[in-house]
Amino acid sequence: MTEATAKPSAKLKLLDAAMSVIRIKGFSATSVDELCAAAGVTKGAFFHHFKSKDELGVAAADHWSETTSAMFAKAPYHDHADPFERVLAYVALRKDLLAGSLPEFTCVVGTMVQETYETSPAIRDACDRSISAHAETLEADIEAAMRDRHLRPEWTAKSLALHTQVVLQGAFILAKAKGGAEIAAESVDHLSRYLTLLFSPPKVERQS
Amino acid sequence: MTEATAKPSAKLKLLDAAMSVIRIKGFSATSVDELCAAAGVTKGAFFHHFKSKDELGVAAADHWSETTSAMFAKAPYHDHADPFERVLAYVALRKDLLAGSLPEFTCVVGTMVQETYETSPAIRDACDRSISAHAETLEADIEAAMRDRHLRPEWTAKSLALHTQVVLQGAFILAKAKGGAEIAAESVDHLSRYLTLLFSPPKVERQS
DNA sequence: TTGACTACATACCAACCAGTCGGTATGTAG
DNA sequence: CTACATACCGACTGGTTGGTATGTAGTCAA
Repeated sequence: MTEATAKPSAKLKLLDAAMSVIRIKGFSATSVDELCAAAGVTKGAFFHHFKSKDELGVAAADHWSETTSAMFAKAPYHDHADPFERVLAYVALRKDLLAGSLPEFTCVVGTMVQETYETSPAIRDACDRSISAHAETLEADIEAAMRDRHLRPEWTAKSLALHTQVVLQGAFILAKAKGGAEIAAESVDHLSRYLTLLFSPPKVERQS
Repeated sequence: MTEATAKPSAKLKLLDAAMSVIRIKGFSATSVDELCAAAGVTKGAFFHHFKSKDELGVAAADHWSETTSAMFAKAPYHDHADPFERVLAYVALRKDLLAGSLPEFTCVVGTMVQETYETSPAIRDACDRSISAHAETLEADIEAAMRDRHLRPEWTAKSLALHTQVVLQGAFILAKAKGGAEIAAESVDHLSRYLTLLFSPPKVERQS
């Protein structure tokens, strides 16, 4: 099912175009014609590969999952021996990614799910899958870090992993509102500080 | 400029309708006709009060600012004598508000700015004003809490106030993706925990 | 009474929308 | 060479879109 990168098929060109156009204009405001123009293909090609605009939305979310998970899988933050260092380095990477323009660093599925969560269950599910699957890759490191530091907190690794995604998604919204990523970066700093406080208690009594 | 609440004018009915319809379908997917139908008025009334759909978007963001600021202004969390307690109680209130349905507790301006930040500067600015003005009401309490606890941290009251809004906006997105507010609530718990860690250091050396 | 004004309603339009359809070009298996 | 599949094209359609032009009922002041 994976496409050969040599010959860019119409389907791939449409999905790549969707990544950028949806992040600029949102899903609803992006017309099929516009998508075809951006991809350099015709409407016939569009409806040959996708039964409907909604089906492209689902495919776009899946495509986003694949490209981003591949990118994060080969990122160097995994190289740290200490699992907590891996988590911190992941957050640092997310902060670094806030450079560049807004349509470049914001999230396709975060944008799409806002517009479609009530009107298109298929797209919403695809967006949920994308976010949750990415969070699960963090969950493993967080769990390892918890074991490593002998933490038995009231929160779970899963909720903390999802919290990192909450902060990032929220940071994107504030960045869009402000027209720049400065406070988004500061918010990621707050997240980093929170993690450090959780995993490096300055000196606290151990219960049990 | 403030409307009398006695007689629901077409303008007010349109703005109230916008609050709910936009949160359900998003701004782009909400048509003027639909808005008029929801408000029980005709298109003539719409374009009498708003020059364009974009202008309604701006008015909707302003309307959102007014209604929410009025609601938070009379909320009981201000009654705490301790400023940090006020901040914590605010966050607790935001968590309580996560009950109810998604279109009820999510944010109009957070939804709108995602779709319009690149295509409508006027709406984006109105959304920014709404979020930033609300954050500023928190900033005062945070600053007071910082003085109260003699904190001289590397972060600013402003960035922390905005961070609370980042977490809330992100929580809304995750809630939409998941179809429920459970992890949104857990994320607000993480925010609460972060604030507690920042303002109640278990025992740390004082510099200077 | 009149005239100006506000607050709507009705009727309408051109552009645009998602989706369809008949057709072509290029395989590929037998 | 036949039979059929896949990939793609672009004109077309019926309905929807944001927006306009015009009408009218009520209000207030002179």
